[in-house]
Amino acid sequence: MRKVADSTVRRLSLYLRFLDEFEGQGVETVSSAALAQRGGTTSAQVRKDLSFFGSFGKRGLGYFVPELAQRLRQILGLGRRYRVAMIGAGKIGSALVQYRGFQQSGFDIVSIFDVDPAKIGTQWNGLTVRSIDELDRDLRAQPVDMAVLVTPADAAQAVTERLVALGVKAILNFAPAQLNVPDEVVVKTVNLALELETLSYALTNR
Amino acid sequence: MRKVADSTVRRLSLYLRFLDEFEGQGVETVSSAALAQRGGTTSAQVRKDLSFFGSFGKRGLGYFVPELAQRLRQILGLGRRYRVAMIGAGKIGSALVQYRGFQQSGFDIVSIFDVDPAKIGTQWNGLTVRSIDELDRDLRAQPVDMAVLVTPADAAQAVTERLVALGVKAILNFAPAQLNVPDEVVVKTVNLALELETLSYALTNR
DNA sequence: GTTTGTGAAACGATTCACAGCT
DNA sequence: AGCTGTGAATCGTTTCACAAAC
Repeated sequence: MRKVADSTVRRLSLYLRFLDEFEGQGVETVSSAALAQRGGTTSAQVRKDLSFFGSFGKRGLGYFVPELAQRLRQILGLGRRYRVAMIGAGKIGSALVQYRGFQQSGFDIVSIFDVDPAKIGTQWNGLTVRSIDELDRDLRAQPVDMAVLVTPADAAQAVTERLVALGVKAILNFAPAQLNVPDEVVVKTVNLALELETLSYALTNR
Repeated sequence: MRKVADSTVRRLSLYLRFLDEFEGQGVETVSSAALAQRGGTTSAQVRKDLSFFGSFGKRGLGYFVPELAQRLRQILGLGRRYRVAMIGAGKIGSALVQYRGFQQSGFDIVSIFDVDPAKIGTQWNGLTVRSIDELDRDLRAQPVDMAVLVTPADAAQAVTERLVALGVKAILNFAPAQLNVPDEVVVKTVNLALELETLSYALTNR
């Protein structure tokens, strides 16, 4: 598959959300213009985004909502569920474990690890926090598809290397650190303080 | 000020972090190449990013670490602290209130609001959760610079309109909803499930 | 008549490459 | 000699505009 821009993939995720909404409202077909309006973009952008993957619409009519939703799920790899390990049982970790949006999109958090003896053994949303020492054993017995990293910055790289060695191929990183991984592993870093800083910049420069 | 790309602003935030690190290590000067390596970009990119705002380096030498850090803080509007209201005392809200990265970057969460009577009046990290009914009164008495929105999607737009009416000019939105705001208000939406979906896409298409 | 799908054009961001300063 | 600052070139993304399909 030819390289598709990250911005395109993100928009496809959005379109899928809107399609689910439309489907819930019983809407049967949708035009690129309608999707565009809902997503704050243009109809040409919507059509171009979809055109990377095929032609799913009917001229003069638009797209069949359930069909396009199905196609997008396929494209995004959301036709299955994913097993996710949470590394770090701090504040953010605790919130994410209970965040329903993950489950709704097909991501099941199946284990939590921490270094803190005070946390190990406690119950989090039905899961027992495991010692990070058990990471290798646990993940070998019950492999995961992805990891969510919510450790302090200085621990992030070391844990990442263990995860990579265990075959984890995708990491969502909340630690404010740059992770070095081999090419076959995909990392997405979310830096919450940085998001506020872009707001601060916008407030300042006007 | 001429329009600067969002990607540029985000990199500036990163550079500032690295400069703080370098400063902590007693490093006095840094080249664009060194900053680039730390940030996973190129030296030309670093110099171009900075050039939008002035010329801060010395040819043949590089940049003075404390001076450049100071300049970046100024550019990003981080020479002051910001008062932030948290709207929604759910899981994510609770995590963010305690997230130290916000404070470290100059963002102080000074109030929390929720609709749930069971939560109103409880203490969160030293703050009392207030009823959303008190939003107008509270924010008029103690204005804030920004709001972090962590409500359910269907409540987001209504709260946003109240915040805008109260003069809030920047909103960090975690609700999976598109917010409509006037031009003078800046919104940054973070959609956590969507980040996992980009990973799912990357895993699927290889 | 309406709306898609898509080359072509326009725009924007990144990289190159080098003159100019220290 | 080393490194910045920047115009020019390149690369990638978005927008335009229209022929083709229904």
